[in-house]
Amino acid sequence: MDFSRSIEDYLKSIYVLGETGETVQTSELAEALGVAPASVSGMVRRLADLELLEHLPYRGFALTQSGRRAALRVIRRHRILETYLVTALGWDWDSVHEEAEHLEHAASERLVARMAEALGNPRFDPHGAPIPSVEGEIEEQDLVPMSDVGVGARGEFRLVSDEDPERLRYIASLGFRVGTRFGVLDALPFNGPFTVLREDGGAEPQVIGFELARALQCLRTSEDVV
Amino acid sequence: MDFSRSIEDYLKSIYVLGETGETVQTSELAEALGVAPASVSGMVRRLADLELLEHLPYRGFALTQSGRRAALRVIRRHRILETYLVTALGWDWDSVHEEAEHLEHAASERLVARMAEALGNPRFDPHGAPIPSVEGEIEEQDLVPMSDVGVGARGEFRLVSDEDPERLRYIASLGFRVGTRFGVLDALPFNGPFTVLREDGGAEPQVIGFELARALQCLRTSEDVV
DNA sequence: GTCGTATTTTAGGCGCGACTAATATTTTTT
DNA sequence: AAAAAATATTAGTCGCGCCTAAAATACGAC
Repeated sequence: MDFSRSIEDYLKSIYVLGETGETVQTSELAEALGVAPASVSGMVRRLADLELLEHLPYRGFALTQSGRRAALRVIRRHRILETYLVTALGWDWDSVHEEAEHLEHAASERLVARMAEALGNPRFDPHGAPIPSVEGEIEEQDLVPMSDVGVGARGEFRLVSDEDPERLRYIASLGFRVGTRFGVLDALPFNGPFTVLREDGGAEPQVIGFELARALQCLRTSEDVV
Repeated sequence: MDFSRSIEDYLKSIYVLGETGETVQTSELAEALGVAPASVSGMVRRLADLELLEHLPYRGFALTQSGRRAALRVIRRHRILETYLVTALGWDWDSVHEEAEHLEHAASERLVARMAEALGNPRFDPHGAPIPSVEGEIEEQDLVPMSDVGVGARGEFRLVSDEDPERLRYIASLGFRVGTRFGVLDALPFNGPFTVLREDGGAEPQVIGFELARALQCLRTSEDVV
């Protein structure tokens, strides 16, 4: 029930990659983990032996129930640690990922439980990602990229990947945080930028590039023209 | 400047063992770390290559200046983490050692600095051990075991090893904590038990076995008969 | 369907950090 | 001072988790 740091990293990555799409490919996992594809093949074999995933050679692999549970435990630790760092220690949301990446392998379930309790058992981490329950349940959110909200519609920014500190700093500098509501005023063609208006008080319209808009996961709150 | 988990554990143990006595012996380090003596020989060679210690084959070894600095950084992390767990998260003093043992290798200097700041830069951990400064300075305390305080003298309990949770629980159950003052009323011969009287309010005299009294490091505050 | 390319797996190797067994050195006993 | 015992080191092995190079398989173009 207690796995090495490497195994935990593999499980976590496989889980995340597995969310979109049926099976995970050797090369995409290698890319995500920054290791050679051959290394992934080796580890996948070991994880299959541990019955943490099922592997169809040359076709991809997917976590078993037990692998998924293990992955969610790591993800729970990671997200609670991030939340704790931000909420209890005043860390900025852009720098907690790397620290949590290390701590998640060292922090006991007990410590994490204590931190969660101190935080009032939060359901989302600072980047809006849902925190799996101790029982391994994770809330699914029905989100769309800001780029898909549609001109004239309104939305609420709810989630962004925690992995790019620079991007997180930029988002914060725009005045966006998890929960920020906005309306989409305009979108230029050929993947051009969006013009949006935040609804949190006297803000000017803002321009957000296509790439960034695609990274901002949002709740589509209405069709109404703003 | 960044060492493996194993190396950090070795450095820490060598530092602690080196405090009493000139050089450290292979077998005592093996015992402390729970590994075979041959493993220690191997690692000592590597640490000597890294110039973290000096080794006189068959005669023992001692940390270099650079080894000592590295060891103190690990010890600082450990002790601040322990203090944080107790003070900020309400952990009991008997259970923090093991958790800190893991976290000390994962927590960044930055996190530890932030925790220390949140705690008001404490000078001692929950077991009374001095916390090395960022610069690698550590306070030396002039302590004696309770067994050496002497009948009729008074003392203040200041330090105990964090390693035995059971012992720590027992000490706490006796009403002793770091800073508790007491007088020694009696000592029975042939390493017999001590009778002591706590001075923190209406306490009855208490009996403390020789082994335990030897583990409780105290400040000798006066010669006065109580 | 065959060929070329992309992807995946296997083979073989390496450093770390542990182990056991064998050897070397020091210390203690007599 | 020699023998015995204790302690330390070296030699050789192993698993983990990575690597590169080579072989196997799958897929897309024609």
